[in-house]
Amino acid sequence: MEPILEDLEQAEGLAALQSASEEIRDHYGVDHVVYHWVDSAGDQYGCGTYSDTWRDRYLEQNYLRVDPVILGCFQRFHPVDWKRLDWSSKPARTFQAEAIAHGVGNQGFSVPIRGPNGQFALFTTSHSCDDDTWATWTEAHRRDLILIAHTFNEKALEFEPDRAPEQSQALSPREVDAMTFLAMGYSRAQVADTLSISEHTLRVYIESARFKLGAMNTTHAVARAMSRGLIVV
Amino acid sequence: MEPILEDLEQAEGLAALQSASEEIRDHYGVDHVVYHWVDSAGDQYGCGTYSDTWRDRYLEQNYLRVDPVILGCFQRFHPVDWKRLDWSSKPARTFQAEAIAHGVGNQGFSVPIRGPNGQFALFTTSHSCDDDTWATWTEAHRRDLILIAHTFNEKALEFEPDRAPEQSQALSPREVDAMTFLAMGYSRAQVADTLSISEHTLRVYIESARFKLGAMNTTHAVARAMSRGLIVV
DNA sequence: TGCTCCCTCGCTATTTCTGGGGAGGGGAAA
DNA sequence: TTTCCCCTCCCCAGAAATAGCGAGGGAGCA
Repeated sequence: MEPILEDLEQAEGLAALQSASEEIRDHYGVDHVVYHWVDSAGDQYGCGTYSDTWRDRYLEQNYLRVDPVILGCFQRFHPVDWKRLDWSSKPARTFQAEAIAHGVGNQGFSVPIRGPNGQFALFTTSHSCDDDTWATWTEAHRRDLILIAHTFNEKALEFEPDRAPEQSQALSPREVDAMTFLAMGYSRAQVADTLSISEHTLRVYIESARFKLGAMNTTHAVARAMSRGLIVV
Repeated sequence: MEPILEDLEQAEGLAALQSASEEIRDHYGVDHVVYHWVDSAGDQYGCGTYSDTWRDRYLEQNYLRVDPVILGCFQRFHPVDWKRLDWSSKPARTFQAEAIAHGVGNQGFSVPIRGPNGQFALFTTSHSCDDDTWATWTEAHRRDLILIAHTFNEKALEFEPDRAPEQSQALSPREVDAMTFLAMGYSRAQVADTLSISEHTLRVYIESARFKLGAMNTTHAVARAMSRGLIVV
């Protein structure tokens, strides 16, 4: 495990991630290893050992919205065996049949990963074998897979600096208070009351925060403060 | 490392997490080990080895809004050494001085952790020593700490299902559009124009999104949609 | 001593948002 | 086939936010 993870940690560029996934597949002797970044907007980026035809088919059919692996992992924190997901719906079943026909294993294990700004990605290993063999294998390598997933995402974020929230002037404590309570749904009057200041004073904070954040209105200011990590809600 | 992580994996109940953090502290010989869950409402839950007085002071002063560790980790994916955070603002400085006076080490290393529906938590180790010693230690145990952080969060989610942010009904595509443009600072008229629908129709979307998200007003709805990862801005 | 930034408070007018109704067509699932 | 949700459009009145002026005290810095 150690040298595999170190190779990954030293990868430079997206191409290196691709070859790292092949290396990991060979090291563990599984059929497939895939890192899949899912943007909430629906955009996707991935690297791994699935066939091109399957990947194209997946994108073309927008299976993102159907894939029980995506849907299941999105609501979980812990890594999950594919057997524990809900494959009962009809679209899920046709998806599953097609996936297996394209060489995706009948067994799978996926680690959900989340980054700042709602980033979401999956690290998946899949294989063809019986349930017991797979259970033993995943149990043995569970920790490795979590660390590999983490490293993959770290690298992916590193190579895509667009995601980094732009720096902006820091907010004063009172401005942070104001933005925070507004994000919690309080009206101006309620916020002013909570902070024990006049509504006029509060307005000055909101306006100065809006100015600092380059925001057009209160909602925009709160959204920017959140996505830049200036407030925690 | 192995037995420590296994103890943690077998912990049952919150009290066990508390004693696990003490065990981890002793095992690694650091001053403090803390797991800190930052709830979306601003409520917090944590367990760890900080003194009660410091914890109470932290809550009472609402240092959550000022703590550079929280704010810094919130924008990052990778674990972070406290030295690399921004301690320059005045509130941050006074916070830092007070933290050290309360026995929090001058060195620290925090792992951000994110779960479904915008859940966010931190796993922190802190210590008093010089920079080189700390750099060597964190480098040596970085992977362990990531796995411990992951396991802590898994356990916390398991034991406190109530705290897990309720997964809200999914938003319809139009509702997502509306929330997204509002988060970008557009007024209702602008959003309606952009989506080529009447402002009245737009309002229906905003209201249904607000209802689904349990939000009191537009700003609240946008904030919730963001923190639950339903929209990305 | 100026300078800047933070915190606090005031008024008025205008624009925008919110809450209360209602209506019809389309698609997917049960 | 019925039911449910999604998309689209409409009116009106009251509540809330925004824009434009203003003021002064305090802390920290060159």
